[in-house]
Amino acid sequence: MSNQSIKLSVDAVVFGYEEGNISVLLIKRKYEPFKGEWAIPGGFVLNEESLEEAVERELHEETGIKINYLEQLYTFGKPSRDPRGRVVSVAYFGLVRPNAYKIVASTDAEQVQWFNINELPKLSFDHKEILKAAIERLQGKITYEPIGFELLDKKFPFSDLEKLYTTLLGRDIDRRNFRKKMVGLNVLDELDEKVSKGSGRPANLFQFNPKRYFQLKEEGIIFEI
Amino acid sequence: MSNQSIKLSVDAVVFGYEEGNISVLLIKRKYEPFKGEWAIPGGFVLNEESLEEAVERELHEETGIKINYLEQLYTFGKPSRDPRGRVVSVAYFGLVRPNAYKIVASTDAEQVQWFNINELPKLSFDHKEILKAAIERLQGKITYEPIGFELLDKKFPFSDLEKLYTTLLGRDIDRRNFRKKMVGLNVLDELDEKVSKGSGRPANLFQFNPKRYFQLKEEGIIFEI
DNA sequence: ATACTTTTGTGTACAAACTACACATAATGA
DNA sequence: TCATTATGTGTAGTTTGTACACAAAAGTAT
Repeated sequence: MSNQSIKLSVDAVVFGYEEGNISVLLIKRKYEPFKGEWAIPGGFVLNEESLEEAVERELHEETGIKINYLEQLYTFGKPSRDPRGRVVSVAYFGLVRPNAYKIVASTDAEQVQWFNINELPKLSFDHKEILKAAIERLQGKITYEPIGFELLDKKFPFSDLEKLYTTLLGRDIDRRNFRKKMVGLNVLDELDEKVSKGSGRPANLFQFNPKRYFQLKEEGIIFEI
Repeated sequence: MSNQSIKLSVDAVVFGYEEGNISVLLIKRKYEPFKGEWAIPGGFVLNEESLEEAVERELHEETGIKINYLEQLYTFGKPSRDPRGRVVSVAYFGLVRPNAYKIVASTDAEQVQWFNINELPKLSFDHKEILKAAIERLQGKITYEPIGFELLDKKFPFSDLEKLYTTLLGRDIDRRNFRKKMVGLNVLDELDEKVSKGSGRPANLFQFNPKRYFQLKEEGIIFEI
């Protein structure tokens, strides 16, 4: 079909986490269509760049963010999803650490902002649907792949990890059992560092060990919470 | 980017299963590039059709097959993956029942054939990579979603199900434990019909009950083998 | 028709994993 | 120094997983 007139774009649902809040990064659109409304960052793919390059470029252009983990989510292709004509969008799913939270609006974005996933504004295009898919993926995947660590600082107290899981899974977790299981997976290094936030006993810091994780994965040992 | 010149195609990895063999449906290409070589069925998306419609149309045109289960697999977008220029392909993953095994080559396909997944020919484009992703998805997904039934006749003896799992997972399964667990999931109806294939005690037929499955899923009970 | 072969169908004992649960420790702040 | 807050740890009971063998119902060969 040499008369095909379909445009290809990428969109990125980027999640961040801080103190019990899971947030998603949205931009306020500077141009039509949906000018002034909130949307997932993204844009058209250039002829010579890969899809991942396109996502990273658009994210950097529009939000200034430094992404930490990126994977393809799903491709949305309903003929009516963009009022400008046929646009198929490959959606990605990204995670950033709290210390990379700084954001700067530019190019197509009038404004960039973190939104708690429970307090979302109205979204442009079919972005509500995309976001829903991304949230489901995040909630599902956190139980069988070690992606939760990508939302925390490199060194973190155990309680942070626990709170992240309770928040994402939406239910309480037994502290002792969770720790027992997580430590039993053998992918965390306990450091000789402590951190104290306010009152209470200082917590030991932990660090995810990706090398050990991939080694265990090779041996067929699976991460599962 | 109004000067974007990217073409969009769909490809479908279709699996079939019969008597301990997992097969994939391939076509021999009638035209360049890769004329005369084997490839996954697929083709360009029309301007007004959805991606799923495109897959089903191409599959029907090229192979005549009636697909039974279809889900999106992954989108492949490396700039160099097609010698004709930039072509991004949304790959799908399909399953057919043994009684829909009949295939007929036409349009772009000089020939259509089932290949055992362990005896694959050289493949065009990046189709080897796509197939690899599809096989991994099938093997992974069969343990936590009831898609195995889509590869069997509607009514099947328990031994067929067991053999499918041993084949897909590539390891032996304890017959009693497997049956206990599968029956315990409560998504199989035991019918009052028996079937006898050659010598041996006749087997009772079972049937997957999708309604019950979705009901249980709603209640948070998960399928897991 | 009888014995042999083939495939289906079923229960139990032991091991491993999961779940529920409470109190000491180390810090801060009044 | 006493109250408050958060971290760190073990055990008993329950549930789930695993290993394993023999009877039942059909076909096949003599």
